[in-house]
Amino acid sequence: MRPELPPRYEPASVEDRIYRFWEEGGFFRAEPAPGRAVFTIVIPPPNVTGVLHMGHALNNTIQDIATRFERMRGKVACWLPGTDHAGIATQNVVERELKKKGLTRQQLGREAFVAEVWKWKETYEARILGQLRRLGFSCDWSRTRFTMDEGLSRAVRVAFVRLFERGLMVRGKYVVHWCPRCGTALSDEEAERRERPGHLWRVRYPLKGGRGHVVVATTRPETMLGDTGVAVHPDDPRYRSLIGKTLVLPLALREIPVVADAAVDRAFGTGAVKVTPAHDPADFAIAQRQHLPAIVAMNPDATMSDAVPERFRGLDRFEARKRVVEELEREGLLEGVEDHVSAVGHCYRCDTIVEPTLSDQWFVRMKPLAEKAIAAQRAGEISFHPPRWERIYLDWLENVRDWCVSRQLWWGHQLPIWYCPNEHVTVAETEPESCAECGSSELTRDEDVLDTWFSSALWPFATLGWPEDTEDLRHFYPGHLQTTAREIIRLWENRMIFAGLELLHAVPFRDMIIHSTVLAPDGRRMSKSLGTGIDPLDVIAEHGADATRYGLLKMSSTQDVRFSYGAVEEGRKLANKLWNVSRLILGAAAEATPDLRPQALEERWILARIEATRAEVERLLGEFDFSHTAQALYRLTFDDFCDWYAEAIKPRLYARDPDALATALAALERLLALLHPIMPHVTEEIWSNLPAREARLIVSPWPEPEARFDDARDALGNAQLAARIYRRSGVRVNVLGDSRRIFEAVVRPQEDGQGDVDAEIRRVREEIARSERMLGNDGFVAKAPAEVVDAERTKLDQYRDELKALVGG
RNA sequence: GGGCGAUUAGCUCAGUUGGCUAGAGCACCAGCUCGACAAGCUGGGGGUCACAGGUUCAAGUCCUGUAUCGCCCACCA
Repeated sequence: MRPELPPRYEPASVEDRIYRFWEEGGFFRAEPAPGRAVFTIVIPPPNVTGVLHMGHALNNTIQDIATRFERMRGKVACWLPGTDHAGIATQNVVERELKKKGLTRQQLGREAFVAEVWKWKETYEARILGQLRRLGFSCDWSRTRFTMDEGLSRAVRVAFVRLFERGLMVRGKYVVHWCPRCGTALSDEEAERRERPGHLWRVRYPLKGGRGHVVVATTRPETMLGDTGVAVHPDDPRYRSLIGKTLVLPLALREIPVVADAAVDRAFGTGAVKVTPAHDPADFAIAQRQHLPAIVAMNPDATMSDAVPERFRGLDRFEARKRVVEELEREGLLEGVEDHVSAVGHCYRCDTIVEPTLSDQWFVRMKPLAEKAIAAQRAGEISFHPPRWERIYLDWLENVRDWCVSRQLWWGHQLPIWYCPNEHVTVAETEPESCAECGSSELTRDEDVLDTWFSSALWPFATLGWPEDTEDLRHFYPGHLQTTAREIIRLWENRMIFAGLELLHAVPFRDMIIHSTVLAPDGRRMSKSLGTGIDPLDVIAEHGADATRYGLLKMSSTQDVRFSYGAVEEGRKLANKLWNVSRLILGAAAEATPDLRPQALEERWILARIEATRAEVERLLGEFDFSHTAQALYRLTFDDFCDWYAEAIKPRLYARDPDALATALAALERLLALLHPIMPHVTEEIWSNLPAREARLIVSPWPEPEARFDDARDALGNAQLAARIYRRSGVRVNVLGDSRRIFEAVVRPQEDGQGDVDAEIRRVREEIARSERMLGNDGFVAKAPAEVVDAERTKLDQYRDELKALVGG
């Protein structure tokens, strides 16, 4: 044994050193080469708002395994890293920081504030990239990008101009989700609906002239101050006579008409809808059709605007709600109130209830883009894993509405739009000299920035140099794999796809893995505010990066999973086990050279097992089944390699049998290669201790199937049979003793433990009987699929052979 | 209102187109200190596969319904 190898695998003393070796050796760099296939993943760029969480760790572990696997299979594997400026999210965290110092962004002014955010970005980007290294990820760091670096920013402007020129980027006045705390518009996807208990008030709107009234139902009474009509269904007999009549809006005392619109649901509420065009998208649509004006009843901060009666002005919307209800009650206009649960939009970044508000914003016209994406998907261009998410994605495309992309924020890509005093719009990639329409040189740039997801949409190609026609773009686009959590499908994945189709006429990747969300051990969401979060760095510090990666894979599946320390500990045990069996082999075989010279049964058997597992791992990784990959490798390492093979060859190792030494080293090499994508550090560290090997498992080839294992089937069958006999044997065999005896015993059972062979014979006979019963069943033979019947016949033959071996041997 | 997923051992989860006596890790029990590893080895106990029907020679697996939990979508104000 090599005294210099410690008896325990200590990740802390190994992982950083190994990582530096990889990075300094340039092994992650992806250089296109003639004749070599390419494999590309662009990292989902983490937000620079903070540090990575468990979801990132799982997501990126999957990407690293895919990257390392493809690299070992000989491809030029490019995993492009980077970070996202995360406009609204980062602006919010920096604002929160300022608030601790008693400052607001308004006090700083735009330029100084943005400078503060850049400082924040530098700090957190460095931390994030450090975390990615700590997990052992093999990113091509020479290609690291940021969504607001120069190249990406130019790509954003070019994309904006192209969409504008194609008529896909338009300015319009619509009701958008407005976050009064962030002070900006949001897209539909950024407003998260949550069911909240509330009330449904029924309010009388008197007819002009004093007789009669219409009762409307509302969940937001304060918005009535912005009502400009009441709508009923044209075929509703209750209200037919009122259509065209005039009502007096209570409190505001404004005259408003009763209009007919087919969008009204006769069955809900009273069948009469108050129309607030400026604060409800459905009402806005009705107002457009019925030519009703819009009155903006609220200010951007959700206080009541000057358009409402003076006594309500400046009141917060919820205070105003109380006051409106009180006054209605006092005037006897409140006909009733009931509890009502409704889905209320919340800002996805600050959780404030959003206020639908009429606003002037820029929109991407989605219909034409969605149509292309739908066509591409119908042609099967992207495979979803698991496939059920494809339906979710297509549903979104089929019901898509225009995408509001302008944000009233400071941190982000400023719109490439300039206005002249005549209100002409000039859209240009670089600052224009003069107005495109009237030639005026007095231009003002639009202050708004773009939705952060706009630059994200361009990430798969802008990171490779688009809009230039670069070498990288030609080699690495389209990419191959995208992995993500399900909530990102609508925010990001969809947008990468339609942007890629529109701007490069190609989808950005072929396979999309939707992986599980990692929950806290108690099943709640991992979140900082709940105190349920687990920091991947803490887990790494305790168990090592390899164990953490293994644990995440093991617990990953297609549904949500609870974080399990058990899975990580399993990974740590696996790393330690591998380390120690390597100590055993390396200690005995220090001078030998790896070389396959299998002679003994256990040697042919372990090589067959490694070969079978290689094929299994290839298949499982091809299906993106990482949990079973981890399980297969655990079995191979623990049960087969350590508990059986290593024990069996111990006597020959101690005796310095050159064939055993050489074969053990060669078998170990193959085992390490299979484990490397999942546990890169420990395998690399062991590899570097192998004789006559440079420390670079990372670029060593994935094991090839070996023709010389043709006889492995027999060896495998025998050994499995032997193992079964052994396990059922009542005879105590000391495994840590002369383990070769075990193999000899199980292979020649008649020499040792004769009674147990009888038990085995009984068992095989039972199996034969069962199989014969099945095959003797006419229904089974007649109705079961032919291959099932054939398989059963094959099994029966195998059992009969086993029996013959047992009885005849 | 619509849709999706889940329910298997004390815990976390596997279980392929229906086909042997439903598995793993952890935990638990018993034994083992032998020159890789006690973070080890060997063996063991533990399950009405949420419930009720149905299809089938055969159901954890397929169908229908029920219950519970979770998630997503939705302009019923």
